Amino acid sequence: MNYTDFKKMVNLSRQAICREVLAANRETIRVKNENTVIKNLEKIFNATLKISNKKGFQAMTLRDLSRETGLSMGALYSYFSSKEELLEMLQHQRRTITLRILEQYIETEKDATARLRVAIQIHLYLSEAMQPWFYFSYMEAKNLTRKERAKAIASERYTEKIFEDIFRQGQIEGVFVQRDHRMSASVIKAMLQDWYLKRRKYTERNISVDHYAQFVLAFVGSYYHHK
Amino acid sequence: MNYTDFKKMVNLSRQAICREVLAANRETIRVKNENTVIKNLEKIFNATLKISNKKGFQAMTLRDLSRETGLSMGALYSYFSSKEELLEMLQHQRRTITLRILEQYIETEKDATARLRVAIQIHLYLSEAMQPWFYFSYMEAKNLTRKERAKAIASERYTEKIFEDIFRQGQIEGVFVQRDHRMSASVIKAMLQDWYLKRRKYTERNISVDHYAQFVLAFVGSYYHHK
DNA sequence: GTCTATACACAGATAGAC
DNA sequence: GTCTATCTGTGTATAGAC
Repeated sequence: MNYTDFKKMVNLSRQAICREVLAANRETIRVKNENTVIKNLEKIFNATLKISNKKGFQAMTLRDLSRETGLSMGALYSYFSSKEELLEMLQHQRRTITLRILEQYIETEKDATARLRVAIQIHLYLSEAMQPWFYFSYMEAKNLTRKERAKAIASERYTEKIFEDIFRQGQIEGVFVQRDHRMSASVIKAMLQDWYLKRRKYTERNISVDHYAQFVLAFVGSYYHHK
Repeated sequence: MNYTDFKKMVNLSRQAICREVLAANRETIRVKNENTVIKNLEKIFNATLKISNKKGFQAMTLRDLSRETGLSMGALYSYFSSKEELLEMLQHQRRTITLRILEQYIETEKDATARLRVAIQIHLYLSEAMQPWFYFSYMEAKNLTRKERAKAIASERYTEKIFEDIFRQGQIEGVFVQRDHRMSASVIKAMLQDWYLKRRKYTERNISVDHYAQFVLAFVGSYYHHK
């Protein structure tokens, strides 16, 4: 599987994402017509990610958002009850999708070597397909409330543990050597995050997501097969 | 050399840093008495880093800063002429110190293997000694003006190139195998940055900076000596 | 050098017309 | 559903007393 295949298999269109958000927030969204909601949520999310990823969520004013979406301030408040709620919607949605897709794909492979490959690939593919969401999640995590931030950290820890478990499994299988698996998982996460945090750099250098995935896999592989 | 040695050799005390900042900004700082300036700059920087690293520079108000430093708003403006200038002072100082120390130490070693070790160590030691500065630099880079942001990117690129050059040199020496050195440099940077971006995580896990340095070196080493 | 008091712009949020 | 108009709090920055 490569990135093109992934995109065909998984529907991560803006519309599909908005539909999920609508389902999760039916109470707080005051507008009834579903098509209207989807259409405007799409505008709101695109604009929020665009502006926030340029100058920060805090620095984005609702007047900025109003201008970019073409909706009035009044209209915006039909879709969320506070600026903070808008932040939480984006954060929550990003986490939910990541978790679902990651688990779904890793489940399809059974042995450690294949799982490691898939885990690295899918994580990168996801963050490629939803780059603005991932960047936003990372950079704006500190603006979350105590409770929401705890969820974000738990989610981070969870995906890290996926890698840790794969290494442990591989050692039992005898295909990976003994290492500090938790440390390995930690630095791998750092490499995976770099992909969406420094997106512009990799674009400039013409590095595709598949190339990056292959590189990371080879890098980690050499550490885990070495001697 | 370990981190303890490094700290003894390099004076990165808050006072020493403030003295450098003063020298670089003598025109814009209206207060004449040098001791007063040092004392208050120290308060201002500590407070700015503390508050900004918790909730973001944009979200930190000058009233927050006034409360935390114990200085009035009026007094604060004797040390910088705008909030933006305060941001630039911090960014500029962090870059200047990094560059100087990094070059100084790498220069002491001549062969690639030793240089790689030193480059990784010193980068980590620096970011350990000045963690709030590094975290701040990374997270608030987007708030910089066009021109200042360009400098930040150039500085990033420069330190990345240091690693690239070491790998290339090592390949010529015959101690490192052929790899995509630029990609390697890129992911190493990601690992080094993780140290100060996720500082809390590593503290909780009782990972020392020396242990982290050793891990990264072994990780990269296995890739570059493999086969 | 540092303070208090204040100017003035603009932020988030809501009410009520259409 | 969406708009315009407006409320109220708070932001950066400065003036002038001490």
